[in-house]
Amino acid sequence: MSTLQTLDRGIRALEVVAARPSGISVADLSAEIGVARAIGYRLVATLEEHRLLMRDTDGKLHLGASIPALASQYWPGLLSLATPILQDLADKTNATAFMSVAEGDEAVAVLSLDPAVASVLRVGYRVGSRHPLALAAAGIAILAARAPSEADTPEVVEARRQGYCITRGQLQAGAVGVAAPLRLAGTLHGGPEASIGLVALQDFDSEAASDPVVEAARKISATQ
Amino acid sequence: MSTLQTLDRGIRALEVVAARPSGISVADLSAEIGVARAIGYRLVATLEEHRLLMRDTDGKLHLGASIPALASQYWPGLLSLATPILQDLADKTNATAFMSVAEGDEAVAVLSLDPAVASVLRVGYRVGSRHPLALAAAGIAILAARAPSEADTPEVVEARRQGYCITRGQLQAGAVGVAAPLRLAGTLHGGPEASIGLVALQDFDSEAASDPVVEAARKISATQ
DNA sequence: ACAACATGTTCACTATTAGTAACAGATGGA
DNA sequence: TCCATCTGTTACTAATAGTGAACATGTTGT
Repeated sequence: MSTLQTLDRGIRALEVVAARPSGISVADLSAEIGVARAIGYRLVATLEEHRLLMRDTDGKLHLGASIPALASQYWPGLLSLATPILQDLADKTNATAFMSVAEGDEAVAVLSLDPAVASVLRVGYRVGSRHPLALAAAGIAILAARAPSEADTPEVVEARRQGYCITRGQLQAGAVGVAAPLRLAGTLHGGPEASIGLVALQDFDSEAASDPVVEAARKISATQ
Repeated sequence: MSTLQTLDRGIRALEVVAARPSGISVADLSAEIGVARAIGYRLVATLEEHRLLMRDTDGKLHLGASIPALASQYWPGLLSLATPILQDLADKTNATAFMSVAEGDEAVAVLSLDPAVASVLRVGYRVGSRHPLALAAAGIAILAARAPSEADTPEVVEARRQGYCITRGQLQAGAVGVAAPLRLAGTLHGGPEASIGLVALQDFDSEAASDPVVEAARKISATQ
């Protein structure tokens, strides 16, 4: 299964630009992905044509407006449907609300919303971050939605019984997570395995939060 | 200014997959972008490696989890900062709230949020849709934030005076739009020209909505 | 079981792209 | 002002990628 050098470099260019909040010049970008400057210009010209990249007034590169446009088509309707519900969940519990999906044996965060009224300290959950399915609440909730298996850990069995999962300090010391699985496959055509939940500092009353999380998961699953 | 065929085709592959909510096979994708099937497989393999594409249980292609991850880095913090404020604006006015940015002489929608409590009829504003800056509220608000110019239309002058802009039926008969400019350039390092606003059906009291829109724009601009 | 079809890989030849170096024009500091 | 540095572009050969067909290997329906 071979891959294409030019396309690979173009994508890496996108990733490098994305990782540079203050923008990057074509020369620096070219150095970063290890190609001659002349090639960097050709990559950038192609990406600009599709509006995946744009330039600021200093000529530095930033992600273009086609990026959010593509993202709005990610499992169509899923993110925009979940946003108001997760925002409400975040506001009511004063914790960060997230949605994760399974990709291979990892859970990936695809949406993360902070409460409108920010508190002083906050655990962020970066969209795009990945961890093994079995490791933390987001992944365990997804495993709990699968058919029972010999390989299930006690945590997965417990999560399946309760309909939600609470973990403490598994991704980050001092943080707690609460998650419940979504049931999307029926309507989202071969759709993704997903979960939603909350992350917060350890003094958070995660038991009390499980009801709103399960309720939000039900709402999202039902609307699909 | 030359562009690269391979990268161009890879991006078009992404766009085609994005436009197919129910997924697409590699063969159909290859036909759609006009390449031999063998090349389609190489394009797809490269995109899958970067998790820009994934396959469902039927083998059909969908956008992968790296797409929302990239989008979360679009003018870092801008979308996630604006989301709770725009969601609140949408809920309180019972209209669709949006954010648009200028790209060249066009305004592009980069965020669109419906009220949590959906009404029967709704005007959607599709993320990624473009229109000339001078045409509708989102673009006129952006023009109003620029230095005054000879070329300004009366609408732009009026919007500059008021601090917001109301248009009726310019994008779509029967729809109204209210928008106010954001002031981001100072802090978002050469940042984008942007506006936020509301779109609704024509019976919407857009005059009454202008205050909350201006207030939301102030909040977003201040937090940057 | 069989035909009809779709997926995924491979092949040999042609078209694109990569790599290198060089060039003109802008910008900026001493 | 002059030199140093950055941007954007171009020319040329070695390396990749594209084409179109062929080939196994499943699936599906009859």
